[in-house]
Amino acid sequence: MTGESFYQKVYEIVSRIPKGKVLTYKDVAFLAGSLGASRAVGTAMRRNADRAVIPCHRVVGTDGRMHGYAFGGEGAKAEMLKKEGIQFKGNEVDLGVSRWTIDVI
DNA sequence: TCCTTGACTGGCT
DNA sequence: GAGCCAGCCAAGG
Repeated sequence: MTGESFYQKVYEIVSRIPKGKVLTYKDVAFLAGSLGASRAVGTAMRRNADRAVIPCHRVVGTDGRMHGYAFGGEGAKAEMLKKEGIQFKGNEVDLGVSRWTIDVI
C-alpha cells in the first residue's frame, strides 16, 4: 500500500497474528518500522475501531503483562487469550511458549 | 504549528 | 525483588 500510516502498518501486522499466539508492543513497533514507538502501538490499539479484524488482545508487554485493554479491561483481555489457548504464568502471558515467531511478514 | 496524551520500555533506587 | 522515574514515538486537538 502506498502512503500507509504507522497505524495502518500496525493494524496489518496485528491482524496477521495467528490464534494462540501473541506479540509484544515492542515487536509490533519494530515490525511497523519504528522500534521504540511501543507507546504509539498502544495508542493505535486503543483507537482501533474494528477489534473483529484487529486482534488487539494478542498484543502484550515485553514482560507478558496486559498493560490495558479498551474493550472490557485487562481481565477480559486475559480471558480471551486463555480461550485461544495462550499459556499463562500467573496473571501474565508465558511469552516463552506463546510468543509468535514471524516467518513471513 | 505546538502541546498534550497514551494499552510502553529500560534503568535506577 | 518491587516500585519509581525519565525517555522515546506517533497521533489528535
